[in-house]
Amino acid sequence: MVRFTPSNSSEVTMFRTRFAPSPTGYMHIGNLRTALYAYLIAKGAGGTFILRIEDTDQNRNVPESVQAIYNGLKLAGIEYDEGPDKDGGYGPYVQSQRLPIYKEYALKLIESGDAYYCFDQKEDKPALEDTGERVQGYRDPCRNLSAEEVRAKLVEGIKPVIRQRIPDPGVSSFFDHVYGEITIDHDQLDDQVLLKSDGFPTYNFANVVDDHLMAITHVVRGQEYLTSTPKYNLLYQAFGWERPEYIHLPHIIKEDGSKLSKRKGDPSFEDLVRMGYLPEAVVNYVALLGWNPGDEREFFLLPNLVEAFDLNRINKSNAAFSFDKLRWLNGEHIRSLSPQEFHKRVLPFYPAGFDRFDLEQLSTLIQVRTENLADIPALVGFFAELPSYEVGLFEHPKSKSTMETSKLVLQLVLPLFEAMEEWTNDSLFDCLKAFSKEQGLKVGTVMWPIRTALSGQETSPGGATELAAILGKEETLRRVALGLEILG
RNA sequence: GCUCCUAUGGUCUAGUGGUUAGGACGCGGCCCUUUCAAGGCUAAAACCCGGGUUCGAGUCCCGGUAGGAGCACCA
Repeated sequence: MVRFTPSNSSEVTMFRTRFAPSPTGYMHIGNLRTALYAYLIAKGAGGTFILRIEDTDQNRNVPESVQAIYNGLKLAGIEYDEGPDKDGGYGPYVQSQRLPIYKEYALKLIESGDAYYCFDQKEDKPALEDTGERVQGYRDPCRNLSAEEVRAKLVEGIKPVIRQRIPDPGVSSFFDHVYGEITIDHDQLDDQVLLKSDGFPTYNFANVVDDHLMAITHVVRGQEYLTSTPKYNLLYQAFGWERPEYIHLPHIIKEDGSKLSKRKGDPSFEDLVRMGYLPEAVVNYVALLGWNPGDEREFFLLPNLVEAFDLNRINKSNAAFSFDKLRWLNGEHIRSLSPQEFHKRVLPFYPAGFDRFDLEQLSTLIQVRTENLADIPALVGFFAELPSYEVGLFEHPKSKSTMETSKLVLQLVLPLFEAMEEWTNDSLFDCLKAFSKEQGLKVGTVMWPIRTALSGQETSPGGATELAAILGKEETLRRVALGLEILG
């Protein structure tokens, strides 16, 4: 992986990055990663991470969704140093509250000639898209209006937009930390709208003004902005501002190559958590989509990511989101939890009516067998109700269990159990082990029919004695007796 | 259509001219074992194609191909 040396990054002392979502109501996986990387880049350098709300599209704002952004970040453990509710002296941090600022700066560009008023209505622009011939390097006729003509239109009361004047001809280059040197011809750049007729800025304008005014040093955003970055650089240049460093990120896609989309039912970050994935596992997984630490570590908690993260190790190509791997990593995170912590987290996932069991004990049993919290009800369901099962279950070659041995074992073990005073896993195990020895049977041959009678399933979280301990003496006896009935 | 970007097993990736191309997920097998997991070991599986440059190319250059992105009074 060849890396270019950035022009002046060594002189950057204070890192300031921002996450600038538009309020759509939930956190995309891609957004989560963008926020995470921006956070890691800032924090890894001891810098500042800022949250800014980009709500300049009046048609797309979803009320309450700013709250969703707060919740999403909180869930991820990503804490911002400055934001709408956390003033750091660079506010306001909500673009709809900065309208006068954009106007002021737009007018500066009008004065300097780097932008111009445009009086066309939206509908006037020919829709050439339909013919397959795309417009590029759009130059509006208003570009050449004289001062008098502009004044006259203004007096008429036509609400203008302000468009950027792209220097024509020309070529622009910039350095991106992920993609390297990018060069684009100005004939590819539109005279884009900077200020809409409703007085709101476009993203194209607001991001530049805000990033500069908020002293953002490293712009972290999706790859989709790569080709419009020269337009922003031209703006920086027109204002005489220093450009930030750029870190454009490749996209996260699906395994079939299509893009993740909420509309097609692909889960958001919050959805994944609801689906039983630990937030820290999702964060860990997403960090690994497009980045690696340079060694073979894969398990990371947020603080470790801060330490390990290096923007020079971000990949250029899109990465497919794999539920298989997320599931595995989720299991890793689950297993890394202390038994107490796991128990706490898992408590809400137990089906109703489970309080009658020793849940703490049950939790230790299932911790190593849980890859997703949502699997728990199915995993433990048999404790509450014994499923109906076929006699055939009692046959198990690997344990050398046959119908005969199973029946024999259950018959002999029943009175043994009845006589037991201490009902614990250890006491039960000792008892059965001694029993198997005295009968000259394999431990497995003894355990299998018991485990089967107790669970009614081919597999279970825990062996015979562990299940018995949780089930309790009475229920164990009942199920063993039932097993004998089934064996006939 | 024009422009920009990308290309190592099915998936995530390591790899900065010389490696038996490494790891992880998933998949198969074995061991361990109180069933299943977990853990350990192990197998199968990859450098998009074609030209160059070079003693030598996954690695550099060019050209294809394939995929992604951009081309809004959306962000």
